Amino acid sequence: MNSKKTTINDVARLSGVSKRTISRVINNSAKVGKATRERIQKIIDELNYSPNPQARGLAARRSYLLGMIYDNPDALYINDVQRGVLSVCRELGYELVVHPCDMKADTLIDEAVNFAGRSKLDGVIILPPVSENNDLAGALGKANVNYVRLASIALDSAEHVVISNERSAAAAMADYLVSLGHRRIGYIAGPQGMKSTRERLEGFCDALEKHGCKLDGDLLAIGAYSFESGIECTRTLLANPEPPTAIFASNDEMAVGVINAAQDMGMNVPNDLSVAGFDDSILASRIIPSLTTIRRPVKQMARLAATKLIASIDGRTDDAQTSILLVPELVKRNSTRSIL
Amino acid sequence: MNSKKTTINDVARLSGVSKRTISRVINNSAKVGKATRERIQKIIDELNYSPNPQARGLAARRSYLLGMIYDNPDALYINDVQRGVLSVCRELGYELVVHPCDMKADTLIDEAVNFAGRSKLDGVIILPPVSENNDLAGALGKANVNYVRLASIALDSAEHVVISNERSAAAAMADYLVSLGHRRIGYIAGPQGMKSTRERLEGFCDALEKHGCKLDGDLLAIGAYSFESGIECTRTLLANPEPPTAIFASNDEMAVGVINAAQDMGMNVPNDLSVAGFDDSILASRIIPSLTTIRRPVKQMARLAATKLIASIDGRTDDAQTSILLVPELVKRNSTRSIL
DNA sequence: CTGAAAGCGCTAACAT
DNA sequence: ATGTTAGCGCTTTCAG
Repeated sequence: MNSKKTTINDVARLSGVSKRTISRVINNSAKVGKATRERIQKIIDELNYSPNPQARGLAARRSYLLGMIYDNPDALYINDVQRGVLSVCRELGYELVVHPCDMKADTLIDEAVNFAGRSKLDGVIILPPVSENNDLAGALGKANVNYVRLASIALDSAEHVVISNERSAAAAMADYLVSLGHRRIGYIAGPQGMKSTRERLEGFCDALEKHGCKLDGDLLAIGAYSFESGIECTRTLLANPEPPTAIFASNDEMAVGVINAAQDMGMNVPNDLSVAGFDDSILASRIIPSLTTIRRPVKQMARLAATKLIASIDGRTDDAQTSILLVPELVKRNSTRSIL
Repeated sequence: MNSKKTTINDVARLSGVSKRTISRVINNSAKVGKATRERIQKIIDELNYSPNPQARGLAARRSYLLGMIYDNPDALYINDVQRGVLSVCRELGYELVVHPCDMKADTLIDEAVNFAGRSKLDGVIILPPVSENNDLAGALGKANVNYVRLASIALDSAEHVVISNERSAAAAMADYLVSLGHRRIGYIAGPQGMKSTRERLEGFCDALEKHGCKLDGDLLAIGAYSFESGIECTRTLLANPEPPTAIFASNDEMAVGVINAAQDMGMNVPNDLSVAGFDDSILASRIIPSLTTIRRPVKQMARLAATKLIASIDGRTDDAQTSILLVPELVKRNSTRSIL
């Protein structure tokens, strides 16, 4: 890069103090006289000096590198999280290293731990659905790597998780559909075993029951969070002798599948069938009709995760343990209508 | 991390040679006896030793870190490029650091150069449309940072660019639409000044002319690669006294806008109007009707870019200069039909 | 083909 | 509040 990068020694020489003091200024150590600090800071600015992260890392056993582990089909979500995390990184002098992975690979855990170790990452942020893997979290913990998981429930201690309450979000959707007059509502769940599947489903059912209308067993279909599974489940649901007037698919991909399938069967959405999704992916606003859905506070979660992670790294335990429950928002669009 | 990580010294001690030799083995230096090398390699494997990247970087002025600079609304594209680049990184022992940015910010160049410098990146990959910024490339070059740009034309020397031929792709679309019997074809271009805008438009026009049907000036609209601009341009285009029978929007976002606008105006796609896009974004396969579009060889481009970049870093100039012209592919779906 | 010694740029005890 | 002295783990002259 620069033929002769300015080093801490240059700064030390020019300011007439030892490098130790410069180091203290760089690292915001408290034990520097205000005057000295300012004088040195000025010289640093003039020289446009910035410390070599590798040397710093080598000496302090720190890399100033955060990792992000994910296997998520939703590119927009990933992208949003990356940007959110980075907004914090930039303030605090970290960089973000990405690690997409294959959730189903049996090397998943080894590779993740190895990733963190080999790159000497200061910590990692894990996105759903990988974040639900407790074995991974355990392995990371054992390997002594800091981590924060993005999740829908408290599947770890406060310092290791950032939660958005999908249960109440699904409940809000139930409330909304009921308010539109729907009573027979089909539900397309995610794959069994996933926490988000359960949170969303239970939130929905509970809310429904509060309105006195239980979810009919015939109206519950198990999907796979994929477009195709949305189509398939819709066929099943609509084949019911007493078909639903609305279908809540527990993610947008499936909801878009519902719309496709319904139109294929000659139905009009929302006139013949109301459809709702979950995610507010890019699809939701582009599909015709635009999709009523739920928007998770992705950027906030990402920022919070990064903030917590760095707090852990710095050993600021109480900051790392703040537990804020973020609440998703209901986005009303054109795929749902009142049948009252 | 590990309370006591094994170091090169451990390996040296156990194998009874000096660290210099271990270092040679690690770095595949030629000057090591075959027997010694194998013996040492075995010990390395047994110890599960991997060199500390920071120490290595500090000593060798290398970080084994690649950066990715982009400001692209298409999350899927970014994600694909990330995965492609990473597939190469993993083979060659690099990690990827991401740097989304604001193309319009006047700090763009400073921040990018700073990003590379501060993190001591070995090189960066720049995605369109940021990649079209020659000032950025110039600044990077001057700062002595290796870079490779993803582009639609040869806007830099071979070692600095990976090209997909969008001109011929647009031509292929023209051929296809003409083959379906369309003669009055509307074209929605990208923003003026962008290379891809020009490549796609010229490719399209040239091909059209080969078929003896020039693009009517009234049927050319200037969009902004956004959904909204697609809608707006469609309104203009369809207000024409002799409206087009097909519209080729030069990206999917706009094409989806076209479909929305057309349906709003009571038209059926593809019965009353054929629509085509460019990108094969996730939208293309989900929208109703599914969108005929063009798929760039994104992963290949990404892999090629990473390969070139690392070749440059390693000083393998000829490898860095291979120039392969990648060709996008036409994806036929349901938004276009024959009017013959 | 291999080894000894001198750093790379920074932080961390331990003084003072 | 500031300076001194060792390293962190690796690569690289330069000898042999």
